[in-house]
Amino acid sequence: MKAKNMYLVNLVASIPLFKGLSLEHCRNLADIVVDSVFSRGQNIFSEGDEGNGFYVVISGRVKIYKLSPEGKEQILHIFGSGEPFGEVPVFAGERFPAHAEAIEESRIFFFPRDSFVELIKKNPSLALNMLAVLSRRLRKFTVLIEDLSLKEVPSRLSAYLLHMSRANNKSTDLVLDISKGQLASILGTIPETLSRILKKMTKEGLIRSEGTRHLRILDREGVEDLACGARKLT
Amino acid sequence: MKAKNMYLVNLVASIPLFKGLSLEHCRNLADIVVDSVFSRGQNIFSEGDEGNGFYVVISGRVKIYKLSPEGKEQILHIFGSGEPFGEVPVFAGERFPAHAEAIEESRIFFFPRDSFVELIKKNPSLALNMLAVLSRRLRKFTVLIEDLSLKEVPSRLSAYLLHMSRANNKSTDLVLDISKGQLASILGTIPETLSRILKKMTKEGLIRSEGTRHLRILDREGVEDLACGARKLT
DNA sequence: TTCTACGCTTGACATAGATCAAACGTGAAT
DNA sequence: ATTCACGTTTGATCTATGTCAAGCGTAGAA
Repeated sequence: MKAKNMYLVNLVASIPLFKGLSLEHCRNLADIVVDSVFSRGQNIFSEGDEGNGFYVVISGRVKIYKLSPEGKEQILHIFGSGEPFGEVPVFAGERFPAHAEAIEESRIFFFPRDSFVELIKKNPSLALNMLAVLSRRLRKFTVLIEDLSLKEVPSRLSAYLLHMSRANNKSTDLVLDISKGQLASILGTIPETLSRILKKMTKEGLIRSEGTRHLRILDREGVEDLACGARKLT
Repeated sequence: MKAKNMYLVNLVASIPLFKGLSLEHCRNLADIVVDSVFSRGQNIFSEGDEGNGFYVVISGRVKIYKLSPEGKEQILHIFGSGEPFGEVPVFAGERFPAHAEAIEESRIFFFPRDSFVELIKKNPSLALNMLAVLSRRLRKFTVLIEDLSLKEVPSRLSAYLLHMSRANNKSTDLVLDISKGQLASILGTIPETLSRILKKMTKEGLIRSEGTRHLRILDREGVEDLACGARKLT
């Protein structure tokens, strides 16, 4: 029992959001945490559900998304280990503004709202951490809105590829960690359109496809021009 | 001198974000606040500028917007009296993710970052207020992203009109507080498209235009259907 | 190995909405 | 009252992207 607790406390303490929290506070958190595992494709919460707390991904990955009446999906985020999600209702009241689903087997911690708010009241650094999380998310949304409203799909795709490349220390060799269908949904489009654009980019010598989830950037500058709108696909 | 200070303190204390703060803390804030007036059309900050603090609208209105390379504008927010803006860089570091401009003569308070962060560390309720502000903004962005990605312009316009109506205790008589060009930019489109859609809605008996900034909802249910995608304009 | 399912690709087509250009109104300034 | 500028409207046209339908490939199940 004690061993299990210590293990939980360590897991809690390793969450970036809780960086700087005292051991005691981590213990308190570990006491109230709800630890569960979701399988691939399993729903975690739906838009409109009441939010009585928030979640943190311990392992696996979770997508946050919106659905149109006709069933088209727009992915807002994909969160991995250590990232919190579903915090909006904790502070703004009301309900979840989007859906959450595990895209692979995922272990998720749930923290009930009230105890968490108590903790924030006592811990300015926790408050600042949370403010930073929300601010970064706002920044990200700002970019997404800009993309959706002001840019075309080839630009968004190019920006995404460059982003991937940067995350992989600028390697020109990219491995997609999601399906192309999901990528389409992140970019705010549909698989058919994505496929066509990838084909055009290949034809123009910008990239080369090397297997279903593997591609190589051949002309980085060209892709950059595409990303910023300085170049167009013919 | 003292009178002027007291006047400032009262203004500061009346900002919703600072609700619940002690008089002393409001005094501290009043000591560090920078009070300025921007004229209609004047830039407050630009995307990419360094953010060393955040702002609050005291009077007037401010638009936060993004610009495409070709000059198309997407309005993210329009803020009025009492509303804070430009907080993202305070907590997430880095720079402003968008532009801010006064759309009418506006009085703006500026609060430097460091003193404000100090204050947050001492005031859990201020932290919670700020968390609520950011959370509400995230929720709003979620809706905007959904609209831009998953809905068509007539739906967004209808939703906007219903929202206006709700804000006006469900009156069917609406007065736009912004130009149609600005409204187009809020909806993520251009004046021409907005004009055409307004015309169609008029032709279908959903609304009637009564002067340039005044319109009436004739068929509320029809507009609601349009907003949720259950009906289409022919 | 063969079968099956699902993700991906491709083609033909439809359409919402952007662009370009021009005319129109209206309100503010002279 | 007249002028001017700017917001708005309108029409003609263009294009990016969505829709529908069919075919393809591959990975995993049987």
